[in-house]
Amino acid sequence: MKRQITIKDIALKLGLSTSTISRALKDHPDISPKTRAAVKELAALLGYRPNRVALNLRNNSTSTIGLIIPEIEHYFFSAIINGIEEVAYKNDYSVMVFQSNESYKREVINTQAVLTNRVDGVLVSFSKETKDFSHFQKLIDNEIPVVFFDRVIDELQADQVVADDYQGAFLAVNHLIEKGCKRIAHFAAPQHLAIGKSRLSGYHDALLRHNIPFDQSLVVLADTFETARKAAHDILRRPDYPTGFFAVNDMAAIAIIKEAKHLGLRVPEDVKVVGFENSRSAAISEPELTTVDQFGFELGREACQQLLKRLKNEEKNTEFKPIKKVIKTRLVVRSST
Amino acid sequence: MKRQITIKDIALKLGLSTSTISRALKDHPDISPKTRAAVKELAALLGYRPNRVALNLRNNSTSTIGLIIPEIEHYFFSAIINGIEEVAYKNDYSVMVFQSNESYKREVINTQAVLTNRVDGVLVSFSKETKDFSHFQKLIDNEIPVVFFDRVIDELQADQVVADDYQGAFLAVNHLIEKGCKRIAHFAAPQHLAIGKSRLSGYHDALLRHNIPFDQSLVVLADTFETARKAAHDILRRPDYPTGFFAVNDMAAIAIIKEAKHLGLRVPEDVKVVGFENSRSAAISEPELTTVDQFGFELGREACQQLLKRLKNEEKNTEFKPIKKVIKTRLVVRSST
DNA sequence: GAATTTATTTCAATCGATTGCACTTTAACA
DNA sequence: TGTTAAAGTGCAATCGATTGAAATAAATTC
Repeated sequence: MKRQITIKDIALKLGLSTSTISRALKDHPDISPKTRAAVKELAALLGYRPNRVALNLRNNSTSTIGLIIPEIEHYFFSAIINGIEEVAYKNDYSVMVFQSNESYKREVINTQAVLTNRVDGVLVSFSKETKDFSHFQKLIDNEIPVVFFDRVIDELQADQVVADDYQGAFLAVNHLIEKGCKRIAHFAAPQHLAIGKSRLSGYHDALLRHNIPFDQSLVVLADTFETARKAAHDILRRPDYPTGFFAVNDMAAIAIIKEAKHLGLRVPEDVKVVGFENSRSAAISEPELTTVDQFGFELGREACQQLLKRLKNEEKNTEFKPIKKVIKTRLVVRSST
Repeated sequence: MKRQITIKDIALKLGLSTSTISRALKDHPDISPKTRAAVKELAALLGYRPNRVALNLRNNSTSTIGLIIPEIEHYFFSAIINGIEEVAYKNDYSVMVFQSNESYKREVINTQAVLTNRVDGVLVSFSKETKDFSHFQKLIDNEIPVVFFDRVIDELQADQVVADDYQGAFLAVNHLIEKGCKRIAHFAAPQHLAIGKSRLSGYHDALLRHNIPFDQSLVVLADTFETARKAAHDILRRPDYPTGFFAVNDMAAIAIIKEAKHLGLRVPEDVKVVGFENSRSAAISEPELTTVDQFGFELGREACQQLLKRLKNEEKNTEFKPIKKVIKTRLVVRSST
């Protein structure tokens, strides 16, 4: 890489000191108009751009945000990244992306990487495997602002931004009931994840609200296409198979539809299905999937905005009070119900 | 943010100089075993981690790669990012992501941002809007290694990593012909993009190979769901509508299927469709979409590897010879043909 | 015991930009 | 013609880590 032009180069050519150049470039009132003009002209001519790395060192800040995320290759997360990048861009921050691949071990390494890279703040959605959170606690102990999104945990003293999972689940199941379903199954996410718990709880409460008894045998752990397809196969071959399905995400929901059709059942006539996410696939599936929109883009934006707010208020040493932001969800009714 | 432990802190507590600490930590032979042990112990105790920013400044390198990409929220690109991050991670590089949102203006700003952030190298897939490439030329003039992927241009003296678009298109159209299609339409990407040109050319040559005349009226510019749906509507209502469709990407292909079904045509009996990408949606569509897998993950990996190779060979001042790497594609036959 | 190695450790400069303070002009005033 | 204020620049330290060269301490040799 070519040596970049520095303030020193300009100083040398103009026979001035580096201090003068520095001040001239930032319109310091001490510098005479003549000098200022000369400096600016030469700087432009040489294509000078301040070395951010040097500034980072001096200011002890990098204008960079670290993002730790399970997997980029997932519609919901890429929508979130999109929202994050949008806000970062508008505020002149850069985003460093670290992918955990749903691996706890790699996530721990990621937290070290953000520390090493001296990012100003970190946005985190942790992996499914993660049950110990001390690596995040270390970030917090280092007083690096951290905002958790989507996958969150209350034990950590940190801000959270989440979709209203409970509300979304409630809406979804309520909708199924209104459409006439009496027996409704839930394909759930692991219960150590807040999203798993909240969506189950929304499902549970919607049933009770309509005096439908909660049946544990209708709750299955299945949050991927493959596991859901298998589970759907089993459950749909029971004589008393459920006629309504609420899946924790769109891929699981689509797997249910596929399997139902495969078994000769009609959707939505025989079986109704609701997903969660409103991914691109939801609109493609046949029939098109009724689903809960969790506004990934907005969620990413909010998370980033919350982090930036913390970064700006860093000096103020008032007591830290974690903020939990909940993004309302919305039921998108399509032809699968 | 809390002040991080520095080498100075350790030096002070141990009554040694910073040079000694520095050398002790990196097992320099000059340092006595006693001192070395003491230093390492205290460093571990205090949780010392070297300040990467300071090192960056000194070494004039950041171990960071800049990634400029049209839109993250697109299966193909997120797969590529995944591959890039994978290779970067294994080589202790970090990835800074800049999204152009298919906007030329923003892309120009992005190139400035990677310069400012002093990344060691840049990976680029440019926006659809981009027709002037001087902002990339500026990167190259600054001798920052740049590797273009997917959307590339030959005018720039830079490495390229692309899918074998010509081969993929040829395979796809050949397949349609073998399945009995006589009239085959092509939904194309803008022709100023190499992918647009190559895929059209593969389509063209496959037709000629089977002595089917090329018919310009069967080539439509439509590379998004909406435009493709509209175009499909028009073309399928012609009395002599084509029975085979080769779309430049999966979303366009799926739009064709949707529209065909909407018009009462059966897929694949009346109309056969092939896409390009092998996105997640391809497996979800009904019928499942025959498509060309362009191995986004591998493409990202190769692009990153090529960039890292350049970064390692930077000293060697041999003449620069751009390398073009072509990733073979593969036809994935499903039930839409 | 003096001279000479050898083993340790420190000094000081460097990377690029910033900034409080000191210094030199020049202008203004009495 | 001093005296003083104002304007414009430069000096030097700083951020954290590294490293060639110099300096000190300890060990060895004659």
